[in-house]
Amino acid sequence: MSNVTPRRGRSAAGRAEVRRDLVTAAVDLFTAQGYDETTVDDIAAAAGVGRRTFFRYFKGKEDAVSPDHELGLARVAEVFATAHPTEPLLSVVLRAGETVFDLYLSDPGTARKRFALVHEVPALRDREAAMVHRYRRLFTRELAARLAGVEDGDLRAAVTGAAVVAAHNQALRRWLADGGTGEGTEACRAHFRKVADMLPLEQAPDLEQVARRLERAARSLERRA
Amino acid sequence: MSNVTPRRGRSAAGRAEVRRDLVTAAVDLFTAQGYDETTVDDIAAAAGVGRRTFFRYFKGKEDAVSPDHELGLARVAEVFATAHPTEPLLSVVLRAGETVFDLYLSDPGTARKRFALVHEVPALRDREAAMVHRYRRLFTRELAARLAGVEDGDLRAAVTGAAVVAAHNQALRRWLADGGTGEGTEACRAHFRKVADMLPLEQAPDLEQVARRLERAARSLERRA
DNA sequence: CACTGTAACGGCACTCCGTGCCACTGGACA
DNA sequence: TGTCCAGTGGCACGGAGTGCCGTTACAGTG
Repeated sequence: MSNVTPRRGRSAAGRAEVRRDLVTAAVDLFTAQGYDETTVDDIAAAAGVGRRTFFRYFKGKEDAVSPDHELGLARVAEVFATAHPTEPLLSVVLRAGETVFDLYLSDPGTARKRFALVHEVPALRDREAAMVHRYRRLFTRELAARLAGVEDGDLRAAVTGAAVVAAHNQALRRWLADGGTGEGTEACRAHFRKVADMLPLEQAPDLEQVARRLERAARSLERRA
Repeated sequence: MSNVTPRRGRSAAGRAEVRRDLVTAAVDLFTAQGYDETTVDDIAAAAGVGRRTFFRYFKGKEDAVSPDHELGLARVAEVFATAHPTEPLLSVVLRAGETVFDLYLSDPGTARKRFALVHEVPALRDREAAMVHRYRRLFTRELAARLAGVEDGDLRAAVTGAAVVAAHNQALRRWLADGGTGEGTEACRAHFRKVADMLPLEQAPDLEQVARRLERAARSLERRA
């Protein structure tokens, strides 16, 4: 007695397609008629799926705009996890930041739309702040694990993590304000190097403590996954 | 035909009393039976008011836990607005941070309860992140206005603002983890001074640009109020 | 090709949040 | 005493998010 129209989404490729359609529909509708004026029914209908299906793809209405943050967090964690032990800490941090930047740069068009939306809609702004918070926590935790034994290591980790995330956001905003074209990666790298000059990370950590804290951090990450 | 029982809240003192009762009820109920398991009806009933009245005191369910952030933001803005022009910038920033710290310290007991709640409940954690974001934006904006003409002033403002807020949070967490008693203010000050040593703010700004940007920042703040 | 298991889908019903509306009430003030 | 009026609370409504369940497409097996 249920719907008989052909439906996508039964295969992995189909699911990815439905997901894309939902994101596009959400961004377009939010932009065209406003966030509060758009219901989840509208988005689902525009993507050709049922309202219930929308909530199988996203945790909530807000998630449909920027669904790639989990991926960004995973990439950052991967950079830290796979970094060579002898690579300078600041280099690892900057590489992790550039990884996130590249994620935004991969699709400048929708990045602009999302930026405008997140800038204007309070609910989306708050959600973005929560995501930034998670990035900052991740950076800080990884840094703290690697600064064990350094004087005021935790404080340096907190300051450095917050600074890197703030610099990343500022680079992103400037890149988008300047048109969001071309050499964003280079501008971002230059930006980050300036931040590096401002930060105090030169002291050598205590390697035994680093090993212990990295283990703890790994366990903590596993517990959350 | 409406309720005939005596009601508070008709005078300013009465309103403050109702507000306190709602906060206490919310914190206690959230702690006792969980955030999701507590409805706004429960909170309102526990405080002896109607559900509709709850939403006249708070924007939403999340606001009942930490209703003092607007006050904190206002105090920070006030510190910046009333600071003597010759006071070193870093000193102003640290005083602003300590002002917020004092706000938490004024009631250590509920600060502990709130901390535990915010730590565990995702919705409250996200809301806290959004508030931290607003603090960071305020610090960054005020710093940027006062760093006009300095090389990479905006970047320094973003880094310094983020660092100060991060250091503040870390000091707060440590203070609460250590029992949340006694000389929190002193520990916080020492903490902040260490951060000061890590940050680059020694260059002299261009005073004309500073004046222009302070005016702009003031207009921006007025527009939001 | 027929059969079966499984995973995704869509509809339905439900709870709760947040809001507009409105009748009521207690206090202030002329 | 009569008149405002700010605060109150009930009511109803729309929308978010969730549990449940019957249905459907597809994969795998014989």
